[in-house]
Amino acid sequence: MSVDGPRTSVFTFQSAVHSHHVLRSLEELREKELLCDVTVEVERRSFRAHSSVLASCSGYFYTRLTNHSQANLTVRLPDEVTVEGFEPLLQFAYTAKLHFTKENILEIHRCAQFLGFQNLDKACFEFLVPKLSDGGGASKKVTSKSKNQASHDESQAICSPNGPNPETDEDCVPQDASAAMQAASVTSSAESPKDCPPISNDKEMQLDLSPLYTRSTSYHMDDGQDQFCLQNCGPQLPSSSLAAAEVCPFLSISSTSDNEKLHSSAADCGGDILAMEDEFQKELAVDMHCEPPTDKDLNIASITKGHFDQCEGPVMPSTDCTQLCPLNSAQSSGVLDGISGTPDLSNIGTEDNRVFDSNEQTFSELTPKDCCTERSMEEREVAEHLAKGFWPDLSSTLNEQLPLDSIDQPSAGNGSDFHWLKHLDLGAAPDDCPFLRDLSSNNTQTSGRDTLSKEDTGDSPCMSPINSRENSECESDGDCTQCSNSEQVQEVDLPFPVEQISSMTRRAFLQMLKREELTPEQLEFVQDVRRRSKNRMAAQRCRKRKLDCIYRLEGEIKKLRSVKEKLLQDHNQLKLSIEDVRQSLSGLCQSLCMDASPQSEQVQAMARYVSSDCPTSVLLTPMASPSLAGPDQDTHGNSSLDTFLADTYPEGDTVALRLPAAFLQDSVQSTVTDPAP
DNA sequence: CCCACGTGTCATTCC
DNA sequence: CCGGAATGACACGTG
Repeated sequence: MSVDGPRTSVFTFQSAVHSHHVLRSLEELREKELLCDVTVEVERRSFRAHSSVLASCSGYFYTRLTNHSQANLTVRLPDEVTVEGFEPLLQFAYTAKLHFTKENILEIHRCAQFLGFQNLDKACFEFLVPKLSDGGGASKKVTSKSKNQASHDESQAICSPNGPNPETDEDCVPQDASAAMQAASVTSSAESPKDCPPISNDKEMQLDLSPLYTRSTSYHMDDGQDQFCLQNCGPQLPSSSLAAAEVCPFLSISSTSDNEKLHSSAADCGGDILAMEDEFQKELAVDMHCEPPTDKDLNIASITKGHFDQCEGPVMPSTDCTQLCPLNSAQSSGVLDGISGTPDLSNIGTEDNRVFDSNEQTFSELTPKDCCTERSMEEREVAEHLAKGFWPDLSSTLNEQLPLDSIDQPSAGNGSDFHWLKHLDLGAAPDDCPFLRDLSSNNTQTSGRDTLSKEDTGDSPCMSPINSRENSECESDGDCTQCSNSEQVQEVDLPFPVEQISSMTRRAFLQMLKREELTPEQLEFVQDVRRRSKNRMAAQRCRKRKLDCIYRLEGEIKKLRSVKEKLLQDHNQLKLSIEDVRQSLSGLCQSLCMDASPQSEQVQAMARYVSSDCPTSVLLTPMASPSLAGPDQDTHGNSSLDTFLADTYPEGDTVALRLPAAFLQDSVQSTVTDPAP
């Protein structure tokens, strides 16, 4: 980009799937032993792998492999590393998924520490080892530290040669082997007794650190679906700036017994998110390249990617949920993209896909007993950790800002977590989006009166303040309906938030009317507001349906056009074939005419017919035209076609002519009527 | 000024 | 019969 030239806008497209794809491809290559340049020997077993992958994941391998330039290096691991511990780690290196059982978790932990495996310790072992081993001396020391502190340390982490630093940035050089050894030595003293009480059957659990490990901007599922959520509210989130649960609704729907706790965090950062929206939109709208990153860039990056504040440009949502959930801001879109990927959450939290196995499942349907009744406490905790582990700071914020009313209302909890969704355009078709469904009704029930001023988006809580004319016009148009509405609200002085009116169920609405003993003016106003609001949303749905219908019909038209195209092509093809046949037949007849006596009127007639446009034809062979081979011909002494054919093509020759049927009739007639020359 | 488009509202119909 | 949803028609603001 020229400095002197006119300022040009630089946009950044960041693939949400690229990193995951690369990792998956590497795994495939490893499975096929393609491009593998290193053999790792563990306990007499050999594992083929890519040195770059190993080096990038493990400080031990980094040191061992970067110091050698020879191809096809063989690395023999010391006895401290076992196959039991190494194999899952190797798998993790290529898949970001760690498969473990309570039996092998300690071994994996030990090997991971020895090898200086990054991205696992804090996110995984600190919690899992003590949980699964019931001893966990090693981790106790660390976990005794407050989560906030730990998080702070992580966020302050710098490249240090002194030890494994799982959360270090990519620019950092992995710790050296001595550090790995040091880590291993620490671990050895920390090994937990294996006689821990059984917590469950040998269920294998899976920790998926894809978003963390690959540092992609997007968590990518195996089925190709993108998820934004995990990095939006991933473990890297600084606790001070953002409460993860606010961005990630899944925390709020945790199917654990801590469900209520999680709600508390929802209130923490809504303001942050919403306040940043404008900036974010501006950022995405145009302009601003990313070099060097501004504070704002970093700020945004911290929202979207956690505190790894590498400037990679504004993160564009990579998936398209907008059809289902039309949004008004790119950020919302991104967030919602994350929501769209919910099915994968089930992978994270538990093997039991019941937690969230369908987009169709609404949050309100999720209750702790839905999914956790058959688990031991430890299992549940582990599952929770796997789900919450991506947001380690969350727990520290729990119970701190939980509004009492949100606890008191069991159903309200679901809604209270989603007031950030108010910035989405729900109007288009709330029913189309499983995540928005049912939100409107719950949402405003929990929003207190104090939220009225801030979140007054008109009488419909589902209306986007961006799209809502009622809101957007208020600033410029004093006569707008919203303003008069607001004035009316002030006039009638309702004892409850006006946005509740439309979101309530009818029963609740009537009960409220009963309870509040409104004046006739208030009553009229409230009913009017409710009616208009409902109708507004209905109109929006109706229009959305119309549009959908139009799109569908357009698609069908396209399809039919292509079918028509194909039929036309076939038609032309057939036409050409017919022409070919006609020409060949014509040539054949001409040759017949040459050979036959010029008196043969049948042949001439045949030639006439061949050259004419007669679509009908019959098969005629010298031996198979009994109608022509009657005694009449012989009686008249005429050279009938049959005789002609028989003469022209002696026995043995196979001649099959496709001649016009009319020709045959004509030929017979002429044979009968015409006098012999 | 005109026009297309988006949106809110009203009236009506349907379920 | 009532309420809610759906929808056509209209009005209005905006670019």
